[in-house]
Amino acid sequence: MTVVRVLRQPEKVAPETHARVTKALRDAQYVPDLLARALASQRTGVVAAIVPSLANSLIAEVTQGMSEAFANHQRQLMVGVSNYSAATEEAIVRTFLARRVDAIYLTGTCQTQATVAMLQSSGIPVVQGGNLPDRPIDMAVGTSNFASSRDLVTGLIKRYGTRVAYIGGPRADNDRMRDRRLGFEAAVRKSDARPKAGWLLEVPISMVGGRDGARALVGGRDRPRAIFCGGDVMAAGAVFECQRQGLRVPDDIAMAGYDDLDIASAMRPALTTVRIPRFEIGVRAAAMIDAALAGRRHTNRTADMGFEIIWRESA
Amino acid sequence: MTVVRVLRQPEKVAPETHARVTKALRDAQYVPDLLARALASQRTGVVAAIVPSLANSLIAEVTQGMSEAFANHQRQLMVGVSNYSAATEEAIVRTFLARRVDAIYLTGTCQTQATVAMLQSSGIPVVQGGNLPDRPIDMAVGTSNFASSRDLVTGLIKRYGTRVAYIGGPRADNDRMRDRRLGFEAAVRKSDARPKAGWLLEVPISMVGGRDGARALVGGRDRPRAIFCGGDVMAAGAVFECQRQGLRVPDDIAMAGYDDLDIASAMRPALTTVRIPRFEIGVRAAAMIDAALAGRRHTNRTADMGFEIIWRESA
DNA sequence: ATGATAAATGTTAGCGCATACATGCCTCAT
DNA sequence: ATGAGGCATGTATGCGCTAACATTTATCAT
Repeated sequence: MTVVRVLRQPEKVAPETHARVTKALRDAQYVPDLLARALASQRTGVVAAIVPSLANSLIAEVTQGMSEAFANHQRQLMVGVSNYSAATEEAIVRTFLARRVDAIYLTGTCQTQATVAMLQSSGIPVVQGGNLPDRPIDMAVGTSNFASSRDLVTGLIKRYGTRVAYIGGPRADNDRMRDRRLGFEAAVRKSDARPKAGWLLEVPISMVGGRDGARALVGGRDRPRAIFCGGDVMAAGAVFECQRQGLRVPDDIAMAGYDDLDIASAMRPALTTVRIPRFEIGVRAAAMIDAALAGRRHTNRTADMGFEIIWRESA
Repeated sequence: MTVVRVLRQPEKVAPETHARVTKALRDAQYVPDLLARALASQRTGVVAAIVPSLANSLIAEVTQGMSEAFANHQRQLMVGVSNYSAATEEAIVRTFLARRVDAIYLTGTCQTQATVAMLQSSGIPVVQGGNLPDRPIDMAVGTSNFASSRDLVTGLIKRYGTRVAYIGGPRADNDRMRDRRLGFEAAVRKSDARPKAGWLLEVPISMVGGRDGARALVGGRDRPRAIFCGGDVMAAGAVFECQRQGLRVPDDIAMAGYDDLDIASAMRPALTTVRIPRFEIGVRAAAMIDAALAGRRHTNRTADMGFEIIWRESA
């Protein structure tokens, strides 16, 4: 018990004893067993983050923000990858709960009913990040993918007219992509036009996806004047493909992306895009979890972190 | 005890009892406590992977490979991020060992002495991935960053002469970057030239880093004929900067990268680069760990996964 | 010297599971 | 009827720690 006290409340132990214990611990190469500690204390010190992909640098940076914010608080981040599947996410949530994580961060707001039920009955803090849900499971932090996309596309239409097309990733189990497309459609309708059927494309979230999307759109005679892509990676692929076909961006065809990744400002032409405070979202999510675990539950359970539309060369 | 058996050796329990127990379990919403299970069985089912960064898509894909390979084996991957610091890595290894992970995957071969000592005395399987160490801590899987870089640069010199420059990331605590640069230098020396002092640049591993590196190299009168970048991200940034300055790639200046990321084949001009079987490295690492945990320790503790040089438009 | 109080140290039980071992029950040849 | 042998089920213990409580020792006013 004196050893325990040296480890956890060193001020309560006599200095001479403290020194003796510390030495013995070092001599024995003692490493505390965090499993046993967790079992006894009912606290693991582990927070789970479930992300759709590790290859997505937007999400990677959110995770990075959480990870750094937790480092100060002696918490460890455990990452699960759902591959953009709500069913996989459900399985991951189940094993994370079995591991008794202290809190869970989820990317997006597309959870299965079973997932929601498990999380609610678990009683641990839950943060949904990236988008703003109507009714959060517990807490949420993000930005409106709908409003930001709508505003950007409204700007595109003002500059280039209503001949705009959309290339985005799969919407199944992905509320961010769903809302970006909805934002696009809303902007088009607001300008009294109708989204053209063949001009709403769903491709894999990758440069190849963007390339193929652009190829389908600009190949024929009737090509759009501007394309909004639901991600910079796809936008970059689309720009490269247009260039390959001899089209000038933005003179022949304007292009815009979403996320403001490094490539957006680095490439030529630099991409018009939406910047969301991704690192800050991670930090804020961590802060919300810390507060909840400390017993301080804010009344404001949803944090809108805002967005910024950045006009560059491509539009 | 019957309940335990239903969970772990269902064939040993009478069918009728099995049904009754299963129903009770479901009614009670039983979730096994993996912590307690781990404490009692001395196996957590968790494998740790320590990576320098989540933003690096090469490493992300290695991790993805491991993650998928483990999913079949009921193992969970716990990711730690070291930020390219061996000291941080040491701290992470310490807490992972305290959490009694079953095995550890390390990116690269630059570990502190203390890290090596901890890992060796822990007795758990360790895999170093990405590069080929002279003497692995335990096991290793990867490809020779030195040989691949040397071969690529040798090809560059054959095509464009010895006026070649190098842009790479920080070498501190990063053996992959160190070896890529050493490979470059070896190729130059082999052609009886000397690496020019100002033509060996160290920049952040990012498009901005590549851009700044290119800016420094091509600004003056005396510019290299070809640049080898220790990563596609830097190479892309460098290409964009050259284009911005009105230089044609590869006619005015040739460029090559490393990693064969998506952007390498997508961008214009497509990048000449080195492809390493990243996903397969992850899968192989997982297989080695599985084998070790099953008691099968291969005599061949190091797996060279090879590489491929891909000549594209940029060189 | 004495008891009250505080500071330092010790004792006990239990977290939820796995492991080794023990017991009960049934079948069947004798 | 009997006991061997296999199948089904039960009991005891401990993994390494924490939390509540208990005890000993030092300090000090009276």
